[in-house]
Amino acid sequence: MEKNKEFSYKYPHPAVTVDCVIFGFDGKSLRILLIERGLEPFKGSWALPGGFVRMDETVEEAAMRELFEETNVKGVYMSQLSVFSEVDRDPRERVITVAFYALAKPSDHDVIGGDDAANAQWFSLDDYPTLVFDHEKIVKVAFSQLQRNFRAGNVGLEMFEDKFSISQLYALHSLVTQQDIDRRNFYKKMTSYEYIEPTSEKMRETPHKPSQLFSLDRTTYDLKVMESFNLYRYDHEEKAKVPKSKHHGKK
Amino acid sequence: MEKNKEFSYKYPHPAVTVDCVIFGFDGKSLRILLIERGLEPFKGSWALPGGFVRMDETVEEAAMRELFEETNVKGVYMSQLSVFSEVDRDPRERVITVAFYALAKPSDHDVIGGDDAANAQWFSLDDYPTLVFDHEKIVKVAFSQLQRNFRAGNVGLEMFEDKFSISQLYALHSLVTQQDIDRRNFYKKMTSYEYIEPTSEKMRETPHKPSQLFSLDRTTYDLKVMESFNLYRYDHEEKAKVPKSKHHGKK
DNA sequence: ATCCATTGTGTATTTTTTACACAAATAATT
DNA sequence: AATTATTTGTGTAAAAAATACACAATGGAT
Repeated sequence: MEKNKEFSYKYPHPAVTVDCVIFGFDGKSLRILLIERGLEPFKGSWALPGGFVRMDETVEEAAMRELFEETNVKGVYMSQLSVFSEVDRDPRERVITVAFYALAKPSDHDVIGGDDAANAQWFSLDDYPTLVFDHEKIVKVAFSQLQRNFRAGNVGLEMFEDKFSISQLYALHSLVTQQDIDRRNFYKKMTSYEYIEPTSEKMRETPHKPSQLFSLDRTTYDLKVMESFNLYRYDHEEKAKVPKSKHHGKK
Repeated sequence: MEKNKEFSYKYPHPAVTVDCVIFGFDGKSLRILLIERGLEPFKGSWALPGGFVRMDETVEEAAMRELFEETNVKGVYMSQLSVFSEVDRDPRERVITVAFYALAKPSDHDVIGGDDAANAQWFSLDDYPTLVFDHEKIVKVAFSQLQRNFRAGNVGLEMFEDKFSISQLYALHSLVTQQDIDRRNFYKKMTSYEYIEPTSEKMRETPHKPSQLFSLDRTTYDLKVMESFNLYRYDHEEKAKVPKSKHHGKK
């Protein structure tokens, strides 16, 4: 590993990586997407999907590329979480990582371990393997950021590609915020938002009263909500779309 | 500049810098702390204080070190803002920067340009010089983050080292949020917080009714407010203090 | 037909936010 | 010494939002 070193700099440079904390919600519980490392160091151990940033891509592009390469997951709404830069967080060399996080629906994705990942898999957030590096800490910070967002009013709507019931939203909200708010008041609040529109469909084959299905009006939602939570959409192919920032008078 | 290159890596590494957006509030208007570059590239142009991250420090440590070296400002509460990583944002080489922001009281600091900075100075946020690299963009993102925090209820109390009046808070709040809320309701809301305590002092030599001065109970404030806005204190000497993150059940 | 589980509506109470009248305090002015 | 100008601080009422909870409605299961 210590052979032909090719890239030289006058001053020392850290390596820069990205790591992705992808939370999954399947209707019942919260999950987290992990990969089994296929390379040293820590080959065989579980870790967050991620990897080195290339010289010709932004960290956002790196995050979605690595996520796709290692897990086959694409098209989720990712946000920058934080930079983790403890000096000795990686045994190989100085590595600074930019962490991202997102909320996704496991059933929307066909998870396949690939590239540097020997395997990729959803784990319950209450019981997942020990993670390498400082990834446990990153997960904790990510969850507390997610919780903060939810408590401030976000309800993770961007994760629903298709129709959803208010009960599903309620279950997700309860799991994330760990608050016990009234189901009926939550229902009324959600249905009062103009960007949550009822469809003509109902949930089927339930052993009780079927729930009304709703869909998200992206136009209204993107405008009113996403910007306030700093959510960005990273689609696989296209370039990252960034909501226009409100300007402040200058010059 | 292209002479003895000493640090070699098998794969290319980007350089990593930090940049600090320090907003100042002097009671009347919002300011921003800038430095005049003393070195190429863009020698003589204005820029955000910042510089390269060393191999033996975290990005937080780098941010406070560079801020101190270049402007003599220390002991402000900084938050990570975002990573800016456009491939061509620096003409020299690939440079990824981690931006921080803070709110400070200009009169608390003796601003002195030093180190790589030929000069350091507060500018009005409505009229500051053209900045190099993508620093204008960073400032815009920082201000919109500050605004978001203020609209969500933060009032920037951490910037007041000593006593303050509610009118000062109101002026700051109005400037940042650009919302026109009722002064008297704001007053009552502020005084209702247990961490804003009246002192026995009043403001002196005012040409009208002198205002009651208040002080901040850091213990209560840190507990209840700072964590929810992800604010971290970086004192000059001591190591960064990070509020304990709320845990989520695991394993 | 009755039961069970959950969805959806209605309504009353409490809390928070917003609006605005006005008294109090001080320096400057007359 | 009284008056004015200006800003601070208190009171109070109306509007809006959040909370609490009763109960009818709708399906499958028994």
